[in-house]
Amino acid sequence: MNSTTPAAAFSFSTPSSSNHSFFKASRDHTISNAHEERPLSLSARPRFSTEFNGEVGLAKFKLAPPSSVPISHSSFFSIPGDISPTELLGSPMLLSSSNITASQEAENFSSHAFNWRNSSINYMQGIMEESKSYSDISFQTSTRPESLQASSYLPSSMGLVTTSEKHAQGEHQQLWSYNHPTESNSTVIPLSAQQNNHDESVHITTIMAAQALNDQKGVEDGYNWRKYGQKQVKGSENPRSYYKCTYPNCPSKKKVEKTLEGQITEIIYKGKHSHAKPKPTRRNSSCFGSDQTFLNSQVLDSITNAENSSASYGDDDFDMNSMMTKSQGDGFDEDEPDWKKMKNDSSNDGFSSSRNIKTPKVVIQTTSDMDVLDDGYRWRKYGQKVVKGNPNPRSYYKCTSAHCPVRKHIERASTDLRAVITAYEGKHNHDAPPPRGKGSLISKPLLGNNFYSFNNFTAPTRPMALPTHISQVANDSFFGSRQNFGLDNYGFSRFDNSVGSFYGNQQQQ
DNA sequence: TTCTTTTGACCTCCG
DNA sequence: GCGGAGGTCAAAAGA
Repeated sequence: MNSTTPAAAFSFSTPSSSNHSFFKASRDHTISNAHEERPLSLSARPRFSTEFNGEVGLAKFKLAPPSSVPISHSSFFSIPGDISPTELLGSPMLLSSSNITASQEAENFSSHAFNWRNSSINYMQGIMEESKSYSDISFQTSTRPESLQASSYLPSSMGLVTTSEKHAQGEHQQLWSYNHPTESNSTVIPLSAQQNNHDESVHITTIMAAQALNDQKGVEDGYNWRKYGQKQVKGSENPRSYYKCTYPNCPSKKKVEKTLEGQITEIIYKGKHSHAKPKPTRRNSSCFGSDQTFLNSQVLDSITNAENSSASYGDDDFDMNSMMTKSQGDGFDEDEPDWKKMKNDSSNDGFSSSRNIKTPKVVIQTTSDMDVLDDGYRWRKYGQKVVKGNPNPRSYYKCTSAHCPVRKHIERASTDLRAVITAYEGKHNHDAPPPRGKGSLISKPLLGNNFYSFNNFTAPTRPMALPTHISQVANDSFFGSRQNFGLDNYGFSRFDNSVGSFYGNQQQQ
């Protein structure tokens, strides 16, 4: 892996620049999903979000004006909170997923590191190319790293994670190949030998941070989709929409689940596209006010087509029990046992015990703007440790509100100190406290602060979701060995030096 | 006029 | 065989 210049990575995702301009552009467009428009919630602060239309290409691209949609300050990319975000960031497996053993996960995570800096460069190159000619948009992604590089294009305003399944029949080892007709290269990814014997469909679950991606049709993934149904799924308050690819005879479908606020919580792709992704047109590009939109498309493409899916980080793949067992004696402070409380007594969060249990939510924030770390709540640091794969210590915080079970941990990406990874677990059982004085950032409109939450994501304001299944890999990264913990309670290390003041003002009471 | 979305009804699967 | 749940159809409405 090449050494990186911290400043290089994620330079594209500063909320103060790209996000803002993107959003600004978005306001010039209209939203057509009237049924999903809802009064703007002002519970905490102004929130803004960008939206991506599931329709292909840019022509159908639609953007949501901030006033008509539930807005949120961040976009998320869901991954299991127990997985080291750092490793995810540096792993091609970032966007993949399912049917893989823990050991395989570990192997993948450790061996498939990829260079964010290069990716970032590619990203910028893509931007420049796009600027020159929309008709010639081309991301230099190729061979296996293709999807990975694409993932590196994750725009600041979006995030997602996928768990995919390649159902193969009678094959123990398969190669999934996505040959993009418009590109010279293809993604050929070996799948885990562990396969389900269902069908040939590609089953990709994409959990997106709804905030940035709540849209009318799903996610801007470069393909054209036609909605053909919507159902209220039992056990979930979120309606599920059904989409078919509009390309003739294309079997690809997707299901998009959104919250009542219209935020996308899950996207499940089924079936592989039998055609090339439609090329964006000039007309499309005109609506493609932001590079990010196209990038989102690229990212999604890499996800929905690159089912290198090996690791599934869904609920079923994690064992909270093991996690909890391992977490014992990790060296957290006196509050540490609360993790166990959260597991053993879901009632203490004020929510029904029948609530679906989820894994911790991880939000990867790829921005240099520390402001975006603020989520409107107040936090108290209760632990810190260095996790494998990242020399930067991970700070652990808990919400200071009484009886609030929410925790989060923060760390800087090893490849770019400006990239901050934040993981949330649980849901606040209270409203965000009012802004405090001059130093508070709460009142700031947080425009697409680039959160990438990983799997089973629960946004800070979403229903409580506790992990039930945590993988072994997760254990190692999230609750590493005592030796690795390196906890220096309340002490700020390298990471803290850069953000300590921020947290000192914003999160510690 | 065309395309998309909505939505109630119907179909299929599974326990 | 029954019933529930998820998935799909298709007519109507909307953009």
